[in-house]
Amino acid sequence: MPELPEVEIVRQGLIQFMTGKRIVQFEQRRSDLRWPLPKNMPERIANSKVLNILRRSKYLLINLSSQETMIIHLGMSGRLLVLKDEDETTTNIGNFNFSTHQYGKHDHVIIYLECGVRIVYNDPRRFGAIDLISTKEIFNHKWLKNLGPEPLGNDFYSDHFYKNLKKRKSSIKMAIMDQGLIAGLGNIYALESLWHSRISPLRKACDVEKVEAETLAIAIKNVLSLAIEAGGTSLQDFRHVGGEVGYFQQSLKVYGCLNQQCANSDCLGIIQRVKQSGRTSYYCNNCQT
DNA sequence: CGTACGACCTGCCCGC
DNA sequence: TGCGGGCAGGTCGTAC
Repeated sequence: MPELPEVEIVRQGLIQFMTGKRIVQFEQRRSDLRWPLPKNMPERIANSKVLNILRRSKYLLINLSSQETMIIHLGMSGRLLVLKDEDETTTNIGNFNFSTHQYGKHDHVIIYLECGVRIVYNDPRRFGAIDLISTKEIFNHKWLKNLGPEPLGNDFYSDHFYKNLKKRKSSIKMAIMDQGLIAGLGNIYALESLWHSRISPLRKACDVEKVEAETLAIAIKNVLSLAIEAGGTSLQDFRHVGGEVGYFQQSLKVYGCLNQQCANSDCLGIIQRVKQSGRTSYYCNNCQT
């Protein structure tokens, strides 16, 4: 579910509740998500303070005063929700009071912070993952070390992007969803970026011209930036940490728009749907070539 | 090494 | 109403 913009929205939401706060307890309501949770996770992070929260691609990086970093990936259906305790009934955890709360069966991990705030990790499909690693080793972590440049960062250059596309025999759509080539795009934003660039997702990556690669690089930055400004895309599962939806689905031009007229005002095309490597693609077969 | 595909999981929606 | 099939924002391991 969550692509770069949604993870960024979650990060911005978590910052205000977690930064500078002490973790009083880490509760595992099951011992595995996609993989087993790290050994001794509760003991290793208990009593540490949250220094800051960063994002790399679709991963959240929570830096702790214990000199370790918690890495969280939301998979397809993961959510992080903030629970604030303003109820009457409370239970003591250490020196802190938390109201009693009915957890759902997909509430897998609860992070208890001082001041009665809890962060709930909910993930029906359990494709998400959590790990803990020494902060100074963070970018050697196997999940992070092979990621390509951040499209909104300073080291995403369109000439390098173009040269990498030239090496690929796969479709342009599969190429830009390859996290090693460029980090953070998923199915929705890959297709939206291609629509704005008027490039067909079916085109071979190596056939994309230099000027088109430049257009695509700009479109990717614009689409991601606008999606973040709109609070992300909430098709089904995605929510902000306070439960709010994002509004970028109103700005989607092709994703999910099967049989609709192309949103380009000078185009009379109809949006098509096709499978590419098992994933659904949408595109206009008139203006996207 | 690049590429393609199945696997991992649950819930929901559709058609019969 | 119930059941089976297909679908969903992602990533990894394996086989060519």
